[in-house]
Amino acid sequence: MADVKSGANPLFLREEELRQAMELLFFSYRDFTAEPDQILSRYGFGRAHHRVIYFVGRHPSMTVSELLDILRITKQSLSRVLSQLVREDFVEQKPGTEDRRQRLLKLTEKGKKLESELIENQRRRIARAYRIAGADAVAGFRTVLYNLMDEDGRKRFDHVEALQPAIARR
Amino acid sequence: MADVKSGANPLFLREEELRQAMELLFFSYRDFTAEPDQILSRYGFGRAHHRVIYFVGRHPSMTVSELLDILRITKQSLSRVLSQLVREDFVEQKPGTEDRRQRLLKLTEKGKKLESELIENQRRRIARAYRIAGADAVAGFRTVLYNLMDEDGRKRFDHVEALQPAIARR
DNA sequence: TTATATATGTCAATATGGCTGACGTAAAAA
DNA sequence: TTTTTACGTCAGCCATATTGACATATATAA
Repeated sequence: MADVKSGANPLFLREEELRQAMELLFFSYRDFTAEPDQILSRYGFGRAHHRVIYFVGRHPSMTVSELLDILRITKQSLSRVLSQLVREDFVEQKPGTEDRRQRLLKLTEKGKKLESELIENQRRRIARAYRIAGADAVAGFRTVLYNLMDEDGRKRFDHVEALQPAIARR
Repeated sequence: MADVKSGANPLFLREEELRQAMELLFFSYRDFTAEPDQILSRYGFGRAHHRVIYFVGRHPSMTVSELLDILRITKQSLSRVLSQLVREDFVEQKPGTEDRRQRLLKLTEKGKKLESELIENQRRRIARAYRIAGADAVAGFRTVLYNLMDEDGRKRFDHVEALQPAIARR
């Protein structure tokens, strides 16, 4: 437990490297979400609403259960947030054509507008970081985050060749 | 707003690049915190307790106001979590020697044990991702996260030469 | 056709972790 | 001596998560 300086063993990291990674993740994630949070509060929304708007915007006509899978919350938790977004006309639901039990989710125009407002902010932040860091750094950023995820989450990026292990290894 | 494909302008990102960055951050952060959350729940603690344990472990003898600065929450919010940790003997407080109004915070042996348990988990995850991604990728990961932070947060890493802009730019 | 499983919604109760505002105490600093 | 600072606490509010139970419509299997 105290033997953390064994640089020879690649499964162990020096204490400083480990702490640095943890803190970079913590502080950058905190700052990354701070501005959207502020915008959302003007609408009386929270981060939960942001996540719904983001993923529905990303995958129009997605079903409620697909959304639940991504967010990993209970349907009761989602329900409050989602029905609020529907009630206030940011998201619309319509029955699936194949399976009429499903409620396919889409952003309304109003919803798309809020989505853009939220995304523009983060776009600027990411663009800035990418520009300063450079293309090689960006590739490394992607590769490390990809491998930080669970097996399960990595599947989500299967279509992105540059993130695949074979390529990441060399 | 629709003109997101202007690859010439480095301040804009293609929609896919942007979405990818946002999702990598979202999913990797989610998975990164999932396991510690589970360990914590066995103790009746949440992520807030984790943050306190982490930063007190990192900076022994830190004061309450330093901790408040880092966490960016109110003292009332911290109080509930911190006093619980003190009551259950994970953190100890003792008056500052210079300024006796301060309560210097330290982990007890019990607190250090929980800290290790939580950290070992994340250490393995980071070590694994670093090993698969390789040294260059790790450098890029750090540089991008560093530049995603606010000016303010970047100061926290002032002592880390490899993260400084002059070097990051080339 | 009937029975079962699935997709979704909703009611109720509970917990965590944020917040604001107000007030108190001890100690440092002016 | 007065004011400021570091810290704590009480009370109440809000957002977001949880579990469990139950309801409805529809799809699918027996």
